[in-house]
Amino acid sequence: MSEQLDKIYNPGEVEDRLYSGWVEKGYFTPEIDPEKEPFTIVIPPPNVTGQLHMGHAFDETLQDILIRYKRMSGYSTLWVPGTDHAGIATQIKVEAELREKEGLTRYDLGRDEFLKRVWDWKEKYGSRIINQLKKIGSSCDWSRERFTMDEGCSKAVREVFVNLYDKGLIYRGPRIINWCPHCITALSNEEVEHTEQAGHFWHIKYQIKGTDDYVVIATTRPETLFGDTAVAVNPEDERYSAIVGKTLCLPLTDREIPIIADEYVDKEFGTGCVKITPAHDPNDFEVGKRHDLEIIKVMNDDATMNAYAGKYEGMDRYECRKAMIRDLEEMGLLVKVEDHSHNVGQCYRCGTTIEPIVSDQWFVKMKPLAEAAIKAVDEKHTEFIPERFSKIYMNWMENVYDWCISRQLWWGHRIPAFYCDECGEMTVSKEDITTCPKCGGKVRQEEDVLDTWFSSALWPFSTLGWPEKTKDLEYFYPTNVLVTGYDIIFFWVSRMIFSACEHTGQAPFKHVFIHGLVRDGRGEKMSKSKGNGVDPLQIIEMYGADALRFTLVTGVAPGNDMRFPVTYEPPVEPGKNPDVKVNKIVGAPGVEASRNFANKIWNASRFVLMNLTVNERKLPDVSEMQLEDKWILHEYNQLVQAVTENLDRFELGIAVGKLYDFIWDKFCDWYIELIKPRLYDEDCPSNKAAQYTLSYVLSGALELLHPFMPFITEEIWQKLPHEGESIVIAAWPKYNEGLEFAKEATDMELIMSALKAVRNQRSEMNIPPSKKAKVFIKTEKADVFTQSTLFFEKLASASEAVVVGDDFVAPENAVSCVVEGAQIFMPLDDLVDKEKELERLTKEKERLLSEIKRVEGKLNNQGFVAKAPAQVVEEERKKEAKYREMLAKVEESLKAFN
RNA sequence: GAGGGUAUAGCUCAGUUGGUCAGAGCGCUUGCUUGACAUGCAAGAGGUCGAUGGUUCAAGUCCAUUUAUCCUCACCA
Repeated sequence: MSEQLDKIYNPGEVEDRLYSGWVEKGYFTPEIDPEKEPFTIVIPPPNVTGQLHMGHAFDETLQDILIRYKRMSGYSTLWVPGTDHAGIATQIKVEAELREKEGLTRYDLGRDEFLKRVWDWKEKYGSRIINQLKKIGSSCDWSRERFTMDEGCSKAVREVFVNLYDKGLIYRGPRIINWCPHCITALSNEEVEHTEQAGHFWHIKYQIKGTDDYVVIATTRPETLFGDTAVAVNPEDERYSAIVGKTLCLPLTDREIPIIADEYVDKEFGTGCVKITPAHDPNDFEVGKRHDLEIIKVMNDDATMNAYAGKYEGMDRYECRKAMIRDLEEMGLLVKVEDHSHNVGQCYRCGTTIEPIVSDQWFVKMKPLAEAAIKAVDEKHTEFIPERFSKIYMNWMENVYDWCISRQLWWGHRIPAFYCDECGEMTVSKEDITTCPKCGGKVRQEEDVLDTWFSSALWPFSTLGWPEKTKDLEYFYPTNVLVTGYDIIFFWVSRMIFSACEHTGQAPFKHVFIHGLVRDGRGEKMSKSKGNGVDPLQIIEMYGADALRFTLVTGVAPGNDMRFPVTYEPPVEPGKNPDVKVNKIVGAPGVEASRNFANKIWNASRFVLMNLTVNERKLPDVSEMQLEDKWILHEYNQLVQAVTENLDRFELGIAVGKLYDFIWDKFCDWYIELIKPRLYDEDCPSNKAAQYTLSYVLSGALELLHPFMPFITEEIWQKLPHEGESIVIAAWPKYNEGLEFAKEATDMELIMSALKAVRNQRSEMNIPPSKKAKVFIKTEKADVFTQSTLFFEKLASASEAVVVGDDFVAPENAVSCVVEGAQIFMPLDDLVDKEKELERLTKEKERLLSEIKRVEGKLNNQGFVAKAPAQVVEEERKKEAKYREMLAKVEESLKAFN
């Protein structure tokens, strides 16, 4: 066998080679096999022109772990990859480039030419993110790669739109929507982010017509005054009851507006008088409807003032605000200005303060759709993991409002509505039409496109061929798991669920596995503007994809955020954000630890390969197994069970933790060390048994680890004796009853604790390694020690001799220690620090006494004995016996010492 | 205003169904070029599990209250 490996694992060298091999072999492309159970995940499609960030890396890693696990477990696994056209984000990028390079706007180019540019851009950068996904090892079926604007997805979008429209669940009409004056489009509520900002309350006098009296209204957005069509007071507000119905002169204009009474007004707040601006405020819009008020829009699409603002026309909204406040002050109409902090909505893409504005838009009527979506989760057709996220989902679903789906963008699915210029008829159609079905007149298509999330909402089934009844759809749908961050539950998860329920009659996935956010070392959200983002590709470059993947899942509980600390050169002052241009990432301590783990595996394997002469993967005959073989096989068997169980429960962090402990601690630090003598000695009768066990356990452990660290496991697995062509499609290890060696495992514990005790003693006593000493072990289980030579071999280098027995007199001038089942003496003569040893023994005695006290307390408690399960009580009894026995030995040692 | 998360060793975090649960990594101390690995080996120090009360034979674990902190949604002009 012996194939030499390098001393240090070099991930860069193997990763690309292995990955392209896997793709060539078609391991990631599943067969539609009725004999097999399908397992499907659709990827949360990243922005087609985006770049991989740490959040993606985390998301992809989790999905890949699940997919690889299921693939090895015999499922026909499909992981559908793809990208999202990301309407606003992409359009903004292309527009920015256009402005920078050519000094043009999209309007200069016109719709068709601009769209051509976006498609060019998409062609240019669309493969970038896909290649980056491959870098981290994602085992997606690239033959099924999709794009939200490809033919199939577009067809699904139209189908859904027309279906909903025909059912009356899509309507068009004027509503107050969130308007981004920078992107020049409407936004849904989910696309608006609120931040607390310092603002002002301007108190302004509105004169009552024909009198010198006035009312004072308070506003945070004085510029909307030009759109006021009433002032409202609470009908029960006695202060104002006399003036309800009177007319006010709207300042800075020649318009007159009525005073009306409406429940909406809070008597206690502000002055109790509210200016009503139906065109610029959602509440006012409702009041306006109730009182049949005129709707006056005072701003243009770019948030400059229009003709209604009179002399302020053309000014930007804030410029106008300043100017009019100055004028009002001069006119004596400004009563006072109060500081007031309030939440201001901003566009989630460009950060511009949004303007609530009345506008004709398309909406999805949500209430009827939400019902089925609530039911789907209520009845557990879809389950959130962790469960708490279902509450967040329910909360949103139960309080949904209609979804504004039209965007005044060019990049996206154009709404399939056609207007007839002749008769005014509007036709919604799956197919493009050129003439009006009613009058035969010429029609033109709606200019608006759909919200990006409209097509994303169909992703789980549109990617599988819906609305066609494809084989993929039939076999792979509904999907099994959706993996995504909690930040897009509203944007995406909710909408997929109600869309799927409505259009496919089924929940789109069985489980929604929600994960947290990857934050920087200080717990702040990573962002480009802050410069604290960490590029996963750079980390892969530095440490390898396996190390990154391992870091991202280790020690993380489902749904919790994680920190990703890195070190910079030059170092970044604590409390400050790094400067992306100056500070370079030179290290990532967490990933370093993972890299070390990879290196550990590599070297353990190197050792195995160096010592392996057998060329077959099989278990040794039980009769040839030594104690430590049975022990490691037993532990391995437990590991198989634990890893499998935890993967099934989405506890990836726990699963990977168990693997780490097993490989590093049990396999490397104990098993390999223990069998070295057997391996080095070719004549040793159990030499072969050691080899078989070694390669059997290592191969199995690699298989269990493969979903987490696909590259290194494959690289090594290929060099070990194996059947099959790749670990990617190797069978997932199964629990094997024949490998239960509970007794041997217990015996090994005894040997290990004895060994640890000896090391501990020597270390505590500062015995130089060169100093050999005799070791006496007094135990009733002498056979455990003598049965296998390993213990002596292990001690041989450090010991003069080892004596085991259950009946000998304690040597003089010896340090001693007690472990469960054995008492160990080391005569060290002059090296023994008597005082120290006495102190240590006394301390040990006290410890045991307190343990006994605790256990006794429990056992003397009638309630405990009566109510606790028999097994628990039994365990406590055993503990008591154990401690008493140990105490006796410690006391004996103390006596001998004095 | 509504809902939710988090609080465990110096740091970053695990801890599953209440019963060896007080853990890991990093850092720290001590000693090691032991024929896979110094990206390593061995030994060790370090925690009233935010606070108070409750349920229970038994509580980091369940319940209530409370403090700190973070997040999401909503919002009164």
